[in-house]
Amino acid sequence: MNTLGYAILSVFSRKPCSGYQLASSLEVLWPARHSQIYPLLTKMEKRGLLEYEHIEQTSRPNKKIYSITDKGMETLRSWINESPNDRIKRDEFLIKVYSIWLTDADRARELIEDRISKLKEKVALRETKIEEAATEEKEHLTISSKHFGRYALLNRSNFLDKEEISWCNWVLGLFEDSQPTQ
Amino acid sequence: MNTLGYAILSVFSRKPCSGYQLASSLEVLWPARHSQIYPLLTKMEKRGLLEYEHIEQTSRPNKKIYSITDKGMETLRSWINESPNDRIKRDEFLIKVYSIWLTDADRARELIEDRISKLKEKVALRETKIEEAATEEKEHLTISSKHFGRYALLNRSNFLDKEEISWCNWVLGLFEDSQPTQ
DNA sequence: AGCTGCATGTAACCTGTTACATGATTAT
DNA sequence: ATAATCATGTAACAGGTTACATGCAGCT
Repeated sequence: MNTLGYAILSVFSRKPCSGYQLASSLEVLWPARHSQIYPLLTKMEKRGLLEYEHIEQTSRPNKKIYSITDKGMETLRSWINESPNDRIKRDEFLIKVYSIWLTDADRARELIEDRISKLKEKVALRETKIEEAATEEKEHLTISSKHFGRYALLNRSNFLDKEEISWCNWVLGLFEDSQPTQ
Repeated sequence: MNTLGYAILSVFSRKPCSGYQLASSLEVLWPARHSQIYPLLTKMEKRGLLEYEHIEQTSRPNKKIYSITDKGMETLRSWINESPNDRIKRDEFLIKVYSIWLTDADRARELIEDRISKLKEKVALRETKIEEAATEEKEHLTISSKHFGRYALLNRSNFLDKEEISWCNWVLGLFEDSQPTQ
């Protein structure tokens, strides 16, 4: 099985839901399009890692509610105990920073400032989610809580995005050093 | 053209080199295997973005030294001025953190501590590279220098990896809070 | 009237990884 | 001896994106 499969198991280990809802839970974990998710769900169900219940709806399209099986749970548990593969990062922004010497100072500043504003947006969105999590369930702070992982990861993203904002400002500072203020 | 193509152009805009050397320069920018690089170099050469010189060697295999053409340079310049696409991050570690509630406290601590040691290794390696860059060319600090981008990116990676270490320690702190010391 | 959310699926395509292929030199 | 470095290429496969396909409910 591929990593997406384990990400799916880890979502269903917390609660059963539809493929559609699954997709949004996966966003922070291992982003995937529905065209990748649905065929994999079928495959995993056939392998006995998942099972589903058909829900007929009138006001909305029918759906399948998937839940994890004992076999799926075992598979997930043993995977967690293996050491994780290296992370994959691909960011066009880095290539543009690398090539920043080819542009003028204005474009350089714009590139960094746009990055800062995008990061600030993301941080603000997560900040509200973190607050919600902190008020809704107060026992999220213990490792054995289902909610601990999501809480930790939301914080991680904000730690890192805030730090990238710091780096952006550090770069802007270097610009000013190279280009004495007119 | 795809993003790898622009990453390639951005390396060749700094200096001509072989496909083999290119691969190592790409690692920090947009990692790719040689099996992806060589066919793309051929394609880009045919499109007039690159040109190469055949170098015959006796002690080593023959090689092609690629350099960027004027057309390649123009293509790169206009691409830099477009706003970058969203970053892609995929990290198995995150899925394991998300599922940490399924394991015992020892495994949880191990997962985080292993992450810390891997990050520390990476940071240490980059630290020497940053020092080298800082001593070798002192004018790297200006935006218009070819070396500015690499210097900025090396620092960025260390800013972020150090911050992730901080987050790891923050998580370890939460573990102690949930599990009163035996 | 048109957009967003819910809901699932397939097909074509592009991107990226692993494996196959070869071979000399230099360092451990 | 054996591994690493230099050096280039192809083939098969797995992973991921974009586009095609359908359709109702509720909001603006």
